[in-house]
Amino acid sequence: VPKVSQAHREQRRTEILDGAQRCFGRYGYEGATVRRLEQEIGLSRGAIFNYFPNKWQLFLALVERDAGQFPDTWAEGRFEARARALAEDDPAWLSVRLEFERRLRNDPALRVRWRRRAPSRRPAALDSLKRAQREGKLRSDVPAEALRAFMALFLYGVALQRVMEVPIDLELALQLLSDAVSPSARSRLPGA
Amino acid sequence: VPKVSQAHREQRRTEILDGAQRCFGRYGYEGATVRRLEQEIGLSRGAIFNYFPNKWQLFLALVERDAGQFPDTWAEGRFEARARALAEDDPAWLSVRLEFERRLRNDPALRVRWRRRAPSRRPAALDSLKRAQREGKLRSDVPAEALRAFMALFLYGVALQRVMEVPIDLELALQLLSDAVSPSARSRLPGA
Amino acid sequence: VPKVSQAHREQRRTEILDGAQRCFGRYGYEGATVRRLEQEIGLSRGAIFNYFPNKWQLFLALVERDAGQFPDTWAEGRFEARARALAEDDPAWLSVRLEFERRLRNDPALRVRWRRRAPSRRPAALDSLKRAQREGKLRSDVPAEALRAFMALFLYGVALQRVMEVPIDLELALQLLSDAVSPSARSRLPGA
Amino acid sequence: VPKVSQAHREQRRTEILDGAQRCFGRYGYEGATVRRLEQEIGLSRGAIFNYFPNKWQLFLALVERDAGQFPDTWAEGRFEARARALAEDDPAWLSVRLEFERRLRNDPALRVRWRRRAPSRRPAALDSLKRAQREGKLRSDVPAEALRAFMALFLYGVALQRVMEVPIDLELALQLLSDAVSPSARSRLPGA
DNA sequence: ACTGGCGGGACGTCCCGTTGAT
DNA sequence: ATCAACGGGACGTCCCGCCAGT
Repeated sequence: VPKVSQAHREQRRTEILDGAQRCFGRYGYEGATVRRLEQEIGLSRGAIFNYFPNKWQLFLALVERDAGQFPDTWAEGRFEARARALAEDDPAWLSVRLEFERRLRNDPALRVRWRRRAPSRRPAALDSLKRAQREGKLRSDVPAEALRAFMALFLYGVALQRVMEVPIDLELALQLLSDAVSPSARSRLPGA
Repeated sequence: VPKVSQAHREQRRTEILDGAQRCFGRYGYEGATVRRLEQEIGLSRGAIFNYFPNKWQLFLALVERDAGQFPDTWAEGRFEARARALAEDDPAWLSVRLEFERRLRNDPALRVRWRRRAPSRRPAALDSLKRAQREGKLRSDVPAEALRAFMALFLYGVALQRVMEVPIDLELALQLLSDAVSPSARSRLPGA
Repeated sequence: VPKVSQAHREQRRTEILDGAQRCFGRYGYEGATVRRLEQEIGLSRGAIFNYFPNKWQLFLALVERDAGQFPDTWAEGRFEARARALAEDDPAWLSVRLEFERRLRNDPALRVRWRRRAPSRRPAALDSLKRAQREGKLRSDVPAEALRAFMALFLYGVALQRVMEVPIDLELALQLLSDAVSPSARSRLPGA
Repeated sequence: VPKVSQAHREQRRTEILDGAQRCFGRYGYEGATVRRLEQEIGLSRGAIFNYFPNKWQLFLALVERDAGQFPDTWAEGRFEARARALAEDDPAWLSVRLEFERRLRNDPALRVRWRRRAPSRRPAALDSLKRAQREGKLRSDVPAEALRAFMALFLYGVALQRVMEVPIDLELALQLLSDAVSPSARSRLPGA
């Protein structure tokens, strides 16, 4: 007979992930000691490691949970909302993710495990942009992929500026971005 | 009397900083143990701590040395070259800097010490852009600050994509950026 | 009113002791973690600690139960059977006992508690041997105590060789032992 | 340039092994915590783990060093001296060895590694006994191997009685042993 | 100038036993 | 009666920095 309900377990798991997010975001992976995690989460080692086998798996579960937050995966038509959210969100999750990326870069084994279970959502985003091109909402003189990459790059820039606390007028920036991707924009670079 | 010349000391210092950069970039601050630093630098503890009082001061010296590399400080007219360099450089230095930024966010004392000695080079960049506006090389219907912020954001995006190993066609992206900031661009957002 | 019969409780207690014996024998006291005990016994912490207040008391109960197995306590006339049993038994119980002996050696308080409740069965064995001497089944030119000590030493040797997995032809050894203690044996050491 | 002489290193290593022997003998492998080892050895972790990579390797080195102490390896003609030494030595080394044997029993990988590098000295002992048989110093009606096994068993018995603090008159026991193995002894077991 | 033996602090992990829930 | 969530102590390991030695 289980001691607590399944719902309680799920909620506890979420509590732990939330606290871990704050802690990893603030101190980094190594800096978020188990004692600090205990304090931030509000539970003891006994509890935390009852839900996750060890610190690294907790970190991994967190990264996995937040993977959907990342720029290259945005819902259709929600681009500007996504940008505004990025500019205002707690930048902790990005710190966590960046730390994880560093490990990906230096641990080939981790890399293959990760690539295997985390398919890019790029294709879906691309389809959405191609439709917008057909409907005349986006310029068609460059490949949809270029538009996608540019918009993603914009989001990355917003996220990093947020992390580095660079102040920015996001509305003006969105307007300039719009000028780059709207139908009447025409390249005037050498050769145009 | 020093046993070796001042030049030799300087060179040693540089060697140490170079090795430390690789090591911190690969493993992060906490992960770059003194043992790993010794190995990467090729000198022993005693030597390293003869040039820097401790690991943290070594890290700080490194961040200070590389501060000039950061996007919001670019030489006039070299924007595209800077973007290309960012897209190809070893992203280790950015990892180092990001780790440092996290500490800045969470250590107020460090923050004030840092802000004191690291003046932003934003004003200089802004002047350069205003001149370009007057010469008709950049659009004048938005404040120079908006252009600067947008271009900086672009660089941040390039840097972060580099760190996260997102592949990108930089030339196409630069072309789209140009469309956003060139004189003939006009905002066509709703209401325009 | 107890939910289960007294017989059931006794059986459970025995199950727990049996599993604990295997576990302590295989891993030693410290190595036999509560988790391993749970697994080997097939019950959870709650059940085990319902029968024994803690791990140490469980260990003690086990040692007490198995005390009768030890060489210096053998039934009259069953010497050879005892030797054969020692040579074939699971040596786990000896490991357990040896670990306990080490604690006895180093914990004076434990020592007095133990000595108090575990009377040696040596006198009984001695009487049995004296009778055999009178009946001419054992040599009488040495004290019965010497014969007892020698035979005990033999059993100890068998037990230890079993633990250390030293192969031995027990029947030949018993034959040689017989030659040492039989009536016609006469010492031929230098001077005899 | 090494900081200390080779001789100093060797001596330190011996100091550490000696202290570890006392500590492991008294508390067992698990009970000999690193803190207790530090105290018994008189050096800190930093020092100890500068000579041995970890606790287990320290334990292994100790077992290896003391392997020669074990009963089945005795110098020719020194049997009685060996028995007397066993009866009087600090029994700690035997505790250590017994703990090691338990691990050998339960860790097949360790077992093969150990068997590989620790050849038995049994054959040498056997040759010595065969010579004694030819010279009429030992009975010849049983195989030399049986004599060797019996004498080894005797030593094992002495060792285990020492560990368990069973008092014994060793001289009388040696006399009885002599009667078992001397030339004029003749088996009177059934069939003789 | 440079090395590395060494002290002692702190980490992640695992462990034991309590207790509330079933 | 039995289970498992949980608290908090202690373990082996590794780390940083000091300083004696070359």
